Amino acid sequence: MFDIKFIRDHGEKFDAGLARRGVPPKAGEILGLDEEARKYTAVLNDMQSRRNAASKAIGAAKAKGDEDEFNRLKAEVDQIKTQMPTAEAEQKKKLDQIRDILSGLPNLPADDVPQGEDEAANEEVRKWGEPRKLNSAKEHFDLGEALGQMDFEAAARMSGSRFVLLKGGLARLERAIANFMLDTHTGEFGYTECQPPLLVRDDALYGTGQLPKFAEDLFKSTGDHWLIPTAEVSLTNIVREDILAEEELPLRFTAWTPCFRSEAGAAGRDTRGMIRLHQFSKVELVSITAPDQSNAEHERMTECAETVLQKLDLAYRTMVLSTGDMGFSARKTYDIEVWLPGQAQYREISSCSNCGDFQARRMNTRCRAKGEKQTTFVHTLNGSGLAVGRTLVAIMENYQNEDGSIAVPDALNPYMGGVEKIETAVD
RNA sequence: GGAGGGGUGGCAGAGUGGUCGAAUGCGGCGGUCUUGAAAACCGUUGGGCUUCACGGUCCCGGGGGUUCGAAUCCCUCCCCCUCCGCCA
Repeated sequence: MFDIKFIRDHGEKFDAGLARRGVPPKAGEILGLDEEARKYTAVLNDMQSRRNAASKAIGAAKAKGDEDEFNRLKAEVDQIKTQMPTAEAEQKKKLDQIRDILSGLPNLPADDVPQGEDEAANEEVRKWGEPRKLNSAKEHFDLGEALGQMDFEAAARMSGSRFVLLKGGLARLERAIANFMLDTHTGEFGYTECQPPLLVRDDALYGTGQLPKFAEDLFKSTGDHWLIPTAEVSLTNIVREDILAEEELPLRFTAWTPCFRSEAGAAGRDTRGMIRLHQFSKVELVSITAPDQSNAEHERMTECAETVLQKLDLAYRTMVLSTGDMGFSARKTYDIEVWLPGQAQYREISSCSNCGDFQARRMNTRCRAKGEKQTTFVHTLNGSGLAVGRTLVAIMENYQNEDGSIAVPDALNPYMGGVEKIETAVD
């Protein structure tokens, strides 16, 4: 969401930012509506003023028992009141139009975001580790099915496509990965572990930017709730409608939750395996910062996510997304891509975004410096730290042995109860 | 799910339909006193929009209505609390 005052003062800059994201100019239309709305506001203001004055005088007239004056004033108010509904309706119409336009516009990209139409224009920021070269590397679904611990058919029978059933060692590995990530982020990086709601209302999704534009990507309950597509929604909305003390910022939250996505429009993409599912689990990172701290926090958050991959000894590269590949609410995004030997390519495993005050405006979350009266909108950031399912995939493909068993990375040993290798159950 | 009771300024808590944007207390800020602090005392202390300013206007959970006039009456939705029922 944008500040109408910013558009009034910097219409060209606003349109230029939109243009960077392939959105046609909107400032002219918005400011035209704004001007009309303000015109009606002024008219309405004047009518209210006259009505209030007359009403006050009526009280006095009545107290004095001045019947004539009472009736004269009453007629005057009646006259004013016949005109008010049209002005009110017009004003509301214009304001609604402005709100509808604004709520559908994506955040403006930061200046240092590369220009481009899609992921082809993303730029590599850094690279870590050597992509593992394996003889006849298998993909994770072949490995998992051979182990008898990854069952897409059973999942499909109860739930349809894009679901998976993990069993035995792989199910445990998923839990170990999540615990390891949570321990790292809470223990080393100061994030507060949360167990947030998975069902949320419209307002929350509007706050983080999934609504009103992306309803088709979400699952809705039979009631008024939606399943979260990411814990970003729950964790960011913790501070909705709050005024925070600036000294207590940044706030850092993390949570391991399932995420639910309809994957509308992804038909045919990544149909095999665990890369793209309707339900997957993810450890999410969210930071709430003062406005001047968000850029530094963005770098820090990305490093927190990268650290997990380093501890797991998984090769990755970090990309800064181009204007065409960024999400709706982001002003700048880093994607972390892990090397998958089975696919012989880098695949996204984390996405860390600085949303600036875009979500804060939608949630009405502000902060106040000590002793100050003035409040300002906070900045919000979110990142995967990491996608647990895709981390499982990465471990399987990178740690596979020729016999189809999977070695457990050292970092996960404390979480696997002595299991050092995942192999076909022998009974 | 049933029956009741509530949602008011940073917090607590008043408010017969007509100078109520709102008493009072706490907290905050400024001052007096003090070597300094505390205590005490005095003063001050919501926000949005609009205006160069004066001012005007809107906001007492959200939305709608009644009225010349609504924090106050009515409808509706949301949230919280108590009791009952059901339940992981």
